[in-house]
Amino acid sequence: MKKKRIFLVDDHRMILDGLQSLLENDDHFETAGTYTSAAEAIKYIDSLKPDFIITDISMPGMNGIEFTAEVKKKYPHIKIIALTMSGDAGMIEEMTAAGISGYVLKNTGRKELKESLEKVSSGEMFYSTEAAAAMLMALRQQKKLREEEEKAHLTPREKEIIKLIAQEYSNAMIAESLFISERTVETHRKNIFRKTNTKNIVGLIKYAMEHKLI
Amino acid sequence: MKKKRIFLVDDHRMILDGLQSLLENDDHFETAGTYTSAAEAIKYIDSLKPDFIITDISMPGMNGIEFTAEVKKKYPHIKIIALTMSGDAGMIEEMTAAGISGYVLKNTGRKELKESLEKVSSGEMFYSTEAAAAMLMALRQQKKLREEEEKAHLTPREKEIIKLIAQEYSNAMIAESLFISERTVETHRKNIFRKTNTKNIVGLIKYAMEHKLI
DNA sequence: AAATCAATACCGCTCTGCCGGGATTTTAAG
DNA sequence: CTTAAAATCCCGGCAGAGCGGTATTGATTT
Repeated sequence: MKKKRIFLVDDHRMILDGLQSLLENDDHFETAGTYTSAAEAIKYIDSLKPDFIITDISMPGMNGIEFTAEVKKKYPHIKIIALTMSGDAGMIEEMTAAGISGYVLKNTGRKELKESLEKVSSGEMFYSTEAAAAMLMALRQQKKLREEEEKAHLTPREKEIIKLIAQEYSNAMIAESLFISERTVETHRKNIFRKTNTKNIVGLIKYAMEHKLI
Repeated sequence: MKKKRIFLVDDHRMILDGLQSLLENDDHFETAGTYTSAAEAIKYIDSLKPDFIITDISMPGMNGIEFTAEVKKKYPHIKIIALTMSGDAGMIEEMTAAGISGYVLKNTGRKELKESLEKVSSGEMFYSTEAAAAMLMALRQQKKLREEEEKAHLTPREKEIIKLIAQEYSNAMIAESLFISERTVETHRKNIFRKTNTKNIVGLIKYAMEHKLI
């Protein structure tokens, strides 16, 4: 029976070697290539014809999400499994949207790796228990922040004011730099505090950092 | 000629497998054990008698620095090489103080790994080029921050005030929670601003975050 | 055309924080 | 015991920020 061919992609060579050793002497799967960059992996798809790709997400140059989108565009039949650390979970939406079929952690063992390949083979999504839990948590947090921000509905000008506040500008300095009245700055600040449910500068700075406004 | 024995320690199994595969079929070095925790590795030192340990630094439970200090205490002859990502470079002083003899990045190849083992064998320190550069930069930054903080010389009470400021307490609230006068809080704040060379709350919050006071 | 939104500006006032000084008491170090 | 440092507290004054409101104008949407 012909073994399914797998590409392994990760910027850390040791991860590649570790993955490769997990797949050694397997009856159903074999490593068709190992690459330390997504761009390099793409070059060999036509000639080596992998059925699966197991890829890191955070990589220099083309990251795992861009890579997945690129691969799925030309080779929609190739199944892609994301190799994640719990910290990557924040990108779950982007990964799923890009077309990834499974998520395993870098700590995964041979058994779970095989299980992920088999499930993905038959068209199912696969999440390792830990990966799923971490991702769900990150997803909730991200959604909450976005809801808060939409609810706040800060206008472009208000966001600009926040940036200048974060750069330690006083009201007078903000007014001068934006060519508006200090009274206008006061009103903007008032509205900003109300919309963000903060009551002082410390709270606002925290809000802005959480919502990546600065 | 008897091969030098090496312990490999990293919380990611794939890194361990990758390292192991780099050392396979080597004439001078062999893997004596692979462990996903420092505590586990320590258990087998007496029985398996490694000459070297290659260890990650950021690990759950006992980290690489504590591990190194612990090992060096009982087995000062064992040479220890730190396996780092560039992000770990901030701990270089602690690592060196603990007794680590070499630093390689997780991207290192067989050739450089062997070179590090050989150099460390003969009593020299080893730094991979990238590891050295990253560490130097981190060291400089860390030193700068520490100088700033020593120069500032914030007293314990002042640091406490800063924490409460960061938690959005007003002067009155700080006074109430610390059972001191509001005027006292004002004086503390005045001194804090002067010592940290900041002039407003935003600047102070930034300073405090940089110096990990909050 | 009307309604809505964003941006602008203002009012009179209060509150908070800051400033530049001074002082005493308690604790820790020499 | 002496000295130094830390912590505490106060003064009078001032500047900046905030508060709760109102209003106008231009652009956009319905």
